Amino acid sequence: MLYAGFMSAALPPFPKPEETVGPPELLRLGTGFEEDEPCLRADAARNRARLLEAAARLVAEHGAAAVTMEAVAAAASVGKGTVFRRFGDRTGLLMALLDHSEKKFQAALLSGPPPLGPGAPPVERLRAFGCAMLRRSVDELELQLAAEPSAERRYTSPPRRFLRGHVALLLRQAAPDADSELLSHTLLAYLDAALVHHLTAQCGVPPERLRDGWLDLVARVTRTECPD
Amino acid sequence: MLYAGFMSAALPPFPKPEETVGPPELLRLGTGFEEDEPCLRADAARNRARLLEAAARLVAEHGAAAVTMEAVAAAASVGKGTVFRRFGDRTGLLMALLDHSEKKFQAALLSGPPPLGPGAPPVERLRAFGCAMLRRSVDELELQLAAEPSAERRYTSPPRRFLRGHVALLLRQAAPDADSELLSHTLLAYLDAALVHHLTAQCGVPPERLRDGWLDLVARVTRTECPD
DNA sequence: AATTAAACGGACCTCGGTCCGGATTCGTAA
DNA sequence: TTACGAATCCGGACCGAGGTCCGTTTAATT
Repeated sequence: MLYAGFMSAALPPFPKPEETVGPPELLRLGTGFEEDEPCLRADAARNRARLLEAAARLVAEHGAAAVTMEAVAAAASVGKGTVFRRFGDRTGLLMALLDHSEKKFQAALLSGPPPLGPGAPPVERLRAFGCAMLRRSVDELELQLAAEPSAERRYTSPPRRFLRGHVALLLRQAAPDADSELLSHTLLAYLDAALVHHLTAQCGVPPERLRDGWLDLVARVTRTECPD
Repeated sequence: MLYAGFMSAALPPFPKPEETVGPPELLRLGTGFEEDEPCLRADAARNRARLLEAAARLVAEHGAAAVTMEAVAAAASVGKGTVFRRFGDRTGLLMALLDHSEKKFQAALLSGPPPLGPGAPPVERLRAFGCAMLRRSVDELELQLAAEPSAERRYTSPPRRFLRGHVALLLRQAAPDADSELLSHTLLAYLDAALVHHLTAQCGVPPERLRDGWLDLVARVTRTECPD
């Protein structure tokens, strides 16, 4: 899974949890998933699979809160240290559980059918992007919340960087005179899992209102009309 | 400090850390600081002061990361349980450290001189609000980051609710046709301490650019012109 | 002085995260 | 094919910090 850099602060424990070693590639705007399992040793790969399976089972049966590092290790018949070596920390494990859907989503953005994928006008793609994100948030809310990194790393996790880059790209076309970097952060914040959870679960805001809010936000930010 | 409800999930440990008992007041849009120390017993009040002083000293001397509950308790010559009874949890303690500046800021919004306080047109107040928040973030960045609540409570902490209410109020005037509730979340997200830290410290974005970004965001959201 | 509600304190628990001695795997060469 | 050495991985003991519990102490009240 690699997630190059997002857990780089945890150097001491182990050499490093699955690192990308490739060329600089500073501009390659990767998906955050390049070279996922570089070349794991047989037992390591086996244990990795076991751990993911065990973690997924725990989530399904007892909720994300039950995903304790020790519990996962035990359920996978593996030592606790192995879990940390493989995934770095709890957040890393949880994010690994989201990798599959993440990859699919990224693929849909990069090469899927319009309006989510390329081919539609930028503003339309932005609208579709937000709606898709909101749908995703509703589905995987629990995991997304549990997998949220600490404040320092929140904005540096590869998946997030990718999404931000995507939004910034669309924004550059849809609102050329804006600071698309900063504005992309703002737009993404509207789709934040924690916020969506707060609004829907705690405030009783219906999903349609959230969707309308997104469409209106996009319209205002791009200074276009809201198709309603 | 009361923070009614934001640490209500921690019921079992102690009766409750300083709760607000007053009337419903659902609509009173409080500042989040009503009735701060209801009527603490003498020893309790003394220990509370000691603890805050000790915590502040630790922050000043060794940074927010050194503010361990045990360390604070020891530095204040108090039992560990006392810290938790008084402040609920670590976040509560850290937020209490920010109370002073928080109150001052709220007062400035409610009754200070324009354009921050009442008297200026809403859009202008919004602009001033963002700039003030950004300044605040730069000053108290470390504490603000450390005091950030977990994802579930992030949007329910009284200070946050107040700020959101304030922005929503201004927004209702400046952009009457928008969903000011949702939009206020978006605007506030731009000023989030973690984001500001990421952009300035990790991305090297200069403060002026952040400020310009805010002014532009306000202009777009309210569909006005950017005064630049 | 007696009573009672509140506060105290520190032992205790859980869980994330670390460390390191020992076991496995894999490439290499006889 | 087997032997062997090095790199990698394993596992669970260990640590620190947040959070809890409950028997004891102390401040307010009458």
